Amino acid sequence: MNVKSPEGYHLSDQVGFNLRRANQRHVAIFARHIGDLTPTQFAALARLYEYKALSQNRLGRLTAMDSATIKGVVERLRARELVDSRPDLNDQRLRLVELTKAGQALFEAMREHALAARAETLSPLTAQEARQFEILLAKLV
Amino acid sequence: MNVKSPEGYHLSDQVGFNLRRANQRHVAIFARHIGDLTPTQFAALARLYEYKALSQNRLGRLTAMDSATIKGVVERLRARELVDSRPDLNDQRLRLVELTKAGQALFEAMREHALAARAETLSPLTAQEARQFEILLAKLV
DNA sequence: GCGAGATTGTTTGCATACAAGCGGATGTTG
DNA sequence: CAACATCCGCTTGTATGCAAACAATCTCGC
Repeated sequence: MNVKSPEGYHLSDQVGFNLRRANQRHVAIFARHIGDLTPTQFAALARLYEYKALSQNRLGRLTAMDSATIKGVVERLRARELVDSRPDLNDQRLRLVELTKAGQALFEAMREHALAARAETLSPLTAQEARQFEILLAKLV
Repeated sequence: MNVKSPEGYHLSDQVGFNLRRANQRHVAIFARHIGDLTPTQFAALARLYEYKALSQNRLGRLTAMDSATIKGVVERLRARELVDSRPDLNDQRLRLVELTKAGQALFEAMREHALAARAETLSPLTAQEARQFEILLAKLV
């Protein structure tokens, strides 16, 4: 209970441990609702749906993935032909990533399932608690 | 803002996305405070400190890691001689994992740094907000 | 126009994470 | 006690996630 008690280091009271577990739980819920897309893959599709075309690095920043991670995500989405990429004519360092028609359609079809997953994740909380939690969580990112 | 608006799927409003980012931030803070132990490795040491000896699977359950993950964690701790493992004489399926003296000493030395990391993670919140956040988070695990 | 510094995309190496499946040990139950 | 289910530790395969280093490219000050 009291994290400052002499003998007491209680792992279950540690924010980090509970953040990790809450995230694990959410990923599992998400997987049940949206079988064939991981949360990170879905996040990339969401950003591309919103911004049309993005360089790979910028997409990574908008989805909180570093360049090594986003590369793998784009690679897998590309292998499934959900996104496409082409060189930027104005800046030869960049590769612009875009949704394909199939990618757009899949995102639109999955959007409501993602919202259902979000609802289930928050289901242990009352509506007011959930609002409060989201406000506090937003301050921690 | 409104996640139900017709065009609006706003990634930044999604609990899952923010849980993931909050967790990323915590891991980074933890790494600055405790350079040479990851949060999961530290969690394993904390549980072994609390329970003395545990089978590998039970340690995994207590630290929220599946058997494949906990195996790797124990392996790395073992390579650094922070833990030791031996067969259970009463149940030949089990391997009991225990802290070495070095492991105990390291955990004791790092405990306060872990608490400092926790404090920094919560530092964007007031004391009351932090309490509230921990209560709500505990309901989501 | 040119050179210092920054940015992009890439690779490698390491550390979680989970699913699925394996052989061996143990428990349970008819 | 024998069939059956369960549990343990392990392996493989896939997917994040970060650090560090790299070549190619761009920008900006001078």
